[in-house]
Amino acid sequence: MTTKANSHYVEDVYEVVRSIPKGRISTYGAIADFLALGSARMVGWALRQSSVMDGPIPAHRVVNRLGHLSGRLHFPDPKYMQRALEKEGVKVKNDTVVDFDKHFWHPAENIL
DNA sequence: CCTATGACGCCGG
DNA sequence: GCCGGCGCCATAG
Repeated sequence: MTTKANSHYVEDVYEVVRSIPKGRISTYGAIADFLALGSARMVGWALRQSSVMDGPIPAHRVVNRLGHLSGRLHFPDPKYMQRALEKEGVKVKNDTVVDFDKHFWHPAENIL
């Protein structure tokens, strides 16, 4: 493994993202804060790598703090993310999640 | 080795 | 309330 580095946290990110219940969404900041990464950028970076993976990573459930589909362009299709969310009951308008606060899910809830 | 950039977010003016 | 800058860690050039 040439890429040992600290890519370990990526594993945790995937775990958290996979823990997001269907119909719910989370944010980069919440995940970063929960994992104490210190930077929401790391979450985005990790998820970008996940796009390459064929694993069941529901990355479409992760949006920025504004509820905006900032990563929609990284999916196979620009509308893939919106479609996936609407398919799960999450309304999306103008590349933005409707009732963002309502569907928001915090990793800590998994413990609760 | 150093600089620039990124699926972000907070703080200050 | 809007605009600009800084931090944060990793990768690419």
